[in-house]
Amino acid sequence: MLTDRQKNILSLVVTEYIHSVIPVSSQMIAQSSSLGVSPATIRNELGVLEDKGYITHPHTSAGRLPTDLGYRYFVDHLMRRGRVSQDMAGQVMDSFRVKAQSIDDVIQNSSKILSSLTNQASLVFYPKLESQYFKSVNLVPIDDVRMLVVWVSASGMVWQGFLEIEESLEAEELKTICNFINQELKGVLFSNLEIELLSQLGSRKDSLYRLSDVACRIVQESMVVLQELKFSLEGSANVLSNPEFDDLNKTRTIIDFFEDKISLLQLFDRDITTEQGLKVQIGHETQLNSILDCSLITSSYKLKDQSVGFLGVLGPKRMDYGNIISVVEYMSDEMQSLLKQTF
Amino acid sequence: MLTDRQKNILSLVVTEYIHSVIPVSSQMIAQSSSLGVSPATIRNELGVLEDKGYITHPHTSAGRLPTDLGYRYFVDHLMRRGRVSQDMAGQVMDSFRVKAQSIDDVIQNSSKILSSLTNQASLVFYPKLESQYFKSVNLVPIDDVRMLVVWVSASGMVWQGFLEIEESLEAEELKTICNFINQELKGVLFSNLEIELLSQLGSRKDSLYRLSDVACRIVQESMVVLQELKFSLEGSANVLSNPEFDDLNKTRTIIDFFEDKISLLQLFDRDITTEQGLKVQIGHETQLNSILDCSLITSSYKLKDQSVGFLGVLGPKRMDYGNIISVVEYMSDEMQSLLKQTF
DNA sequence: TCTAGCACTCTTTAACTTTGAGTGCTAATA
DNA sequence: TATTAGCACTCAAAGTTAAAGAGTGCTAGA
Repeated sequence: MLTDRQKNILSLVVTEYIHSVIPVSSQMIAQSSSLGVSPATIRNELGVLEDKGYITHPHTSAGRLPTDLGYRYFVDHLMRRGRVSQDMAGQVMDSFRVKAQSIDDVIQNSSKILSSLTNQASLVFYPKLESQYFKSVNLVPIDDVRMLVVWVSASGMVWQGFLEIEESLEAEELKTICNFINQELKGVLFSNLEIELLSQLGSRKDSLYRLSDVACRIVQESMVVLQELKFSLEGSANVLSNPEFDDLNKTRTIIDFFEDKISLLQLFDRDITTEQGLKVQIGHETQLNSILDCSLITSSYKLKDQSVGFLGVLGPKRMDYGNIISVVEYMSDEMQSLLKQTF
Repeated sequence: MLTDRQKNILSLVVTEYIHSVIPVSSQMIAQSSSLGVSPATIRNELGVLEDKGYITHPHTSAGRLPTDLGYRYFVDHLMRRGRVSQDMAGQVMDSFRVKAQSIDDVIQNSSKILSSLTNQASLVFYPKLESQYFKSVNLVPIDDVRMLVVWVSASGMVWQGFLEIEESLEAEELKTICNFINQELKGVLFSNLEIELLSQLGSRKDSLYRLSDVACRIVQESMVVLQELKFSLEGSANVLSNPEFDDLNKTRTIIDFFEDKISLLQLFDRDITTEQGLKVQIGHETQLNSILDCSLITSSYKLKDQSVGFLGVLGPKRMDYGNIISVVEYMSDEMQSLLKQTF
């Protein structure tokens, strides 16, 4: 347990360090606090905080800075939430005013605005197909060997992919398949589409006999192609302008990280996708060594009361948690209502 | 005019500097050349080359390195073309073996392999719609307010975009419009599509009267959306691993450059798009201050004897021109034949 | 025309010194 | 018992100086 004074001092160490990037000295704290005690007393308290693992020293004659645990305590117990300013809200409004036709517009726009509001890198994931309900499909023949398959969900979102056409397949037959799927599978969860189709076909191996295989293949292959997680990354250069990346090696490590889609996906691949709402991961908590100096703030966004996607901000550990958390929550709300009114 | 010996020496300065990144001394040249003259003689020649602007000095007691003019002379007159190794050709084969369904697959694959073969950043532009011939269009209704418009070119490439549907429009009418465009405009250049449509409609304001406006709008708005230049950038981190970017400011400048789509487009926005075949731009020749230390090697690629797109490699001025030029040409050929056999 | 020789320039590297910010401990104080 | 003044001690950062060495440019002679 920490005393009130210790909490006060820890809070000051975190906020001062976030602000100045210089390890915070006992004198600094004595001056900028209203504790009314001398630097010597504060040094004693700092010693306690250090013993408990909340702060550390770069070297003997330097001030203190927070450890990951210190940041964590700050975020959980000490931090004050920021408020989204009129100005910020206005910027979001402006960027959303442009009429969005496709989900790409919404995602990319959100990602850009999120990175510009926070001055950090932003990641916005596309909605998951699995959690959507099937509304209709369209099989558009492109030429002799390819068709474009267009899936539409009940909430109005669209996924497309190219698929091969078997030689023997007539345009008429394609239409039959299309109609069949549209009639029989309406309202089914995309993640159940294949099973549902199989059971439907099992019960009636009549006129559709020849086509049932094709229908299955179309559903199956579509799901494989369309299920890969897509996201939009914006503002990765923002992260580099932070003083903790004044070192070339660190800069390169993080650039390589941003270029590597696989590690980016790892960020969101864990429990985060099952959780709802806001989550803060500090330093080592992301479990990725290449971004030990960074923190990640994420939130899920919903469509029709179902969590369908995620967005987040990646920046240095030394980030303004109070404000950025508010912005992430705000953006997730705004995206939700934009999706709601658009789709 | 340069004497043979001067050409020899210039060539050595360029290749040695490209190889070692250390300014080249007279002694170095005397040793690694078969000129059979002393360093002093070489110093005299170096003096001449410097007077003519081909090489320069960082400071009095340093060796020589090429100026932009020196690199230019080297590329134009001295360089020996590399040959694409068996191994490289094999890598390209392997990466193209995966069946490409859409143009995205081809472009992104090419971009990745180009950057990995050259160890530089690669840019591959999507084919230009304008230079393609119209084959068919499909209007796929998504919901009450949107449709997906799918354009197919004679060579089998596909462009798609979302468009609003006017309230009053019936699904039947949409089909009519679709059929009309498909029948009347087959074989027309996409860049002439609008004019051609207008002239067709002008001559027969009969049954289509109500729909002609809609048809025009569909063509018009589609072209606006689909004509924006798209490209794939890969391997930008490769450029940063070069020793000329050991400096944080330079690193940041180039990262900002890579994040800024507008300046990337500028690279290709000039005469390059009208020219055919290979082009090398060295240092200031790109006319972009943020990449003064870089060179750009580009080539167009064709489809049905028409130049439809571009690809290129961006790396430090100090790059292996002979080999990289070969790789760029090779890739442009391979892309052409892949496009040919796929579409 | 070439080259040996040498003075001169300038960067690079290392070693050393100085400065000052900040701590940790102790002993005195409230 | 909690606080604090005082002081020795530590360590990074910045500045200073010296030495080394790589190369050049020029001159005079072959």
